[in-house]
Amino acid sequence: MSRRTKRLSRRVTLKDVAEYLGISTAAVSYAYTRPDRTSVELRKRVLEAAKRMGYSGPNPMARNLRRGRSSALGVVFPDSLPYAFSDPSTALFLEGVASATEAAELGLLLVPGTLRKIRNPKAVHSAAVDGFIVYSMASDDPLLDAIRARPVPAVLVDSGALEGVPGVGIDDEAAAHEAASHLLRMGHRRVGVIGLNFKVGVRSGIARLESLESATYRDVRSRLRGYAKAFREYELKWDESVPLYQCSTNSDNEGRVAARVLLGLRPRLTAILAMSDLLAIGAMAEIESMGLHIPNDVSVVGFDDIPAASTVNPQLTTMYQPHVDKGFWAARILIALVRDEEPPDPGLLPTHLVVRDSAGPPPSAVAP
Amino acid sequence: MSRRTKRLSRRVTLKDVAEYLGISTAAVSYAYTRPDRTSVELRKRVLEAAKRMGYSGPNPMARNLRRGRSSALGVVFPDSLPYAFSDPSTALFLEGVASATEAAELGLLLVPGTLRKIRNPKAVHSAAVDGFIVYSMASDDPLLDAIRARPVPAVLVDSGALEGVPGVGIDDEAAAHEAASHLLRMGHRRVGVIGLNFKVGVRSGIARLESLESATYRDVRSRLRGYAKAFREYELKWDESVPLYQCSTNSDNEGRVAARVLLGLRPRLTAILAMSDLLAIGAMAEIESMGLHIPNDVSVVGFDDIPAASTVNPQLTTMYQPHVDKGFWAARILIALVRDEEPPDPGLLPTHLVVRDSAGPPPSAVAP
DNA sequence: CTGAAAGCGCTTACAG
DNA sequence: CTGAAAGCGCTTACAG
Repeated sequence: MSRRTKRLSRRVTLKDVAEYLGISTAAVSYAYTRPDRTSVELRKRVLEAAKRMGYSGPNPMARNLRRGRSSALGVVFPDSLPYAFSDPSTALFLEGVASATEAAELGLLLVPGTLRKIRNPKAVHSAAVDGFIVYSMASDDPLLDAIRARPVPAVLVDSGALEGVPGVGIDDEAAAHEAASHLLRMGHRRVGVIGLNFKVGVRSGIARLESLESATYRDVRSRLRGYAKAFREYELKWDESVPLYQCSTNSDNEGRVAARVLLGLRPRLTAILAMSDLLAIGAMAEIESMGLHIPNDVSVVGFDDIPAASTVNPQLTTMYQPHVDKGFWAARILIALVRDEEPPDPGLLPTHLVVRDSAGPPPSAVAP
Repeated sequence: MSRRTKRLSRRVTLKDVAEYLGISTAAVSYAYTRPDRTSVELRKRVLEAAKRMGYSGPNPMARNLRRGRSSALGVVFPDSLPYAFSDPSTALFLEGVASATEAAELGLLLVPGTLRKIRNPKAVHSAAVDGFIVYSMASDDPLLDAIRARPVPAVLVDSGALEGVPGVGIDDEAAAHEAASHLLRMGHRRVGVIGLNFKVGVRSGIARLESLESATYRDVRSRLRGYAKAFREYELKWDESVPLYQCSTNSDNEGRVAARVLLGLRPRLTAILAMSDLLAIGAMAEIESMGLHIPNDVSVVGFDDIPAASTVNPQLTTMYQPHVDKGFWAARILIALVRDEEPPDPGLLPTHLVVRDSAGPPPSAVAP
């Protein structure tokens, strides 16, 4: 195992190369990072000696300390990392982040907020990054304190803004209002809502509306508000006539469970309003396995417009939100802050309803 | 902008805290990282003073240099990062990597191999990581040299193994052989192949079989071999009777284009063998838009078993491969190498054919 | 349980 | 274009 033994002996350093060539460490350093500060010939000599000596260039950790920056941005996820990757919206979001960091030649460090199923700021404390992008964090999450304590800038995504910490997101309330209105406009009056988690650590199940304002995930709170506003416009009292099922995780399986519970209620719902496409797609699967037809028996409207929304059958009617752009702008803003430049302000990012096949008018005949 | 001005003044360091309390820097350091080395009372004093002074804990960059390790692992992608995120298999792979790094309390740095559309080892050179996971790299990729030059261990994924660099993957040849045999067994004799890119920088289009052994992506080469072997068993001469379309990127759109070209050939193919599900799903969309029925007119078999494979209509028959496990084992092996422990050897990871609805017997009546 | 001190491997302002 | 030297902010073996 040559690789192992190699690691036992002392590593070759920049200083070794300088000594070998009988020049200063500055000259070697310049050969790597400031070609304009060195003669072509000397640079060639340095690079050749380095190669011969097995020196692969300046140690990144030493460079980081010396320069006072790591040339990497961190993305903090409230949950565990594996969970983050199982969400299609997150992949799109990271795609946007990556396109900005890559253009700026910055690294991208993924930072889990949850370690061994427990909220743990350790990864935040020890992340060698020049700034943090904070993905979908509840306003009362203790991680937020850990992030703000670090002397580097941060940008919030889907969580509004904080004092000194800009935010990127959509107008969740307006978008949710539009999604709900789409169903109500078609005549639905018995609509059930499948909601994302209101706050850290809450269990799945039927929830009461009173808890709306207590939702600490800003986007969830805003969407509930948007839904409620639409229902009010159609003179439906949410608390009395709109059942709400809260899901502890965003997965199709949770959507299935939620749909089963909601459609067990009588009189039977004619429509499901889901706060994410994953939940909506799960609900669709459950509805069909119950022998009901979409949209003839039950309409479904989602939120997100993930790629799967247009591949499921029937195709899902949903609210598009610009996941990629969200990531892109969050990164752009953070990059500006890191560089001490004026950050761009994209404002609230645009959304729109994508009408496909999963929602139609309610059945005229009332179900049993 | 208090955050900005804060960054203009000198940051509070561990030394400041020590001086303020009149104790050694060692004591402050221990208070953070070795609670057993400090009295409870002193530790409390340190943490309180730190809070009052706005010290948020040891600087990660300094710690990294001093400790000689960054406590982060890098995942190198041959292409640009945004592209990596658009591939569902990659998300699953990263999910596996993340579950291992998180358990080991290591960071996860994403390292692009392509910068501004050009292969660029810069990100590899400057990544402050303790080791590299190299995702799906061609054997002649110059990045490989850059990675091996770094004095840290590496693990290859889907690219076999190199001297001193272990690899993780599946038996691509056997898996591809099984996928092709499934079609041939059902009676298909006019099969077209939609292949992934053979080597860095090659264009999309009909390819010749002679180029098989020149494929520098090991998994692609092995799969081609597996297909070829199956065809040989049914006395089909690949070079003469099996058209092969090579795609430069792995996307549903490339699959569409490929299917259009392949199904334009006469006599018309009765089956498509795609080297990835993304390509297969694109092909399916194109086939249907041509007014052909799957599987009655044309059968399709994919490779990967991504989540979308079971949500498309008809559901896709495909080769399952354990993307999550691949990531997990790659990380586990690398973690062992970083710690100078004996790495685990998972062997070739298991695959299996998932028979769903996109492939059936060929139409008995011969198409025009 | 605590302290004094060396040094991790660079980069860079400064002087020439 | 090149060199001498300081110092980035820690951790840790060692001594007490």
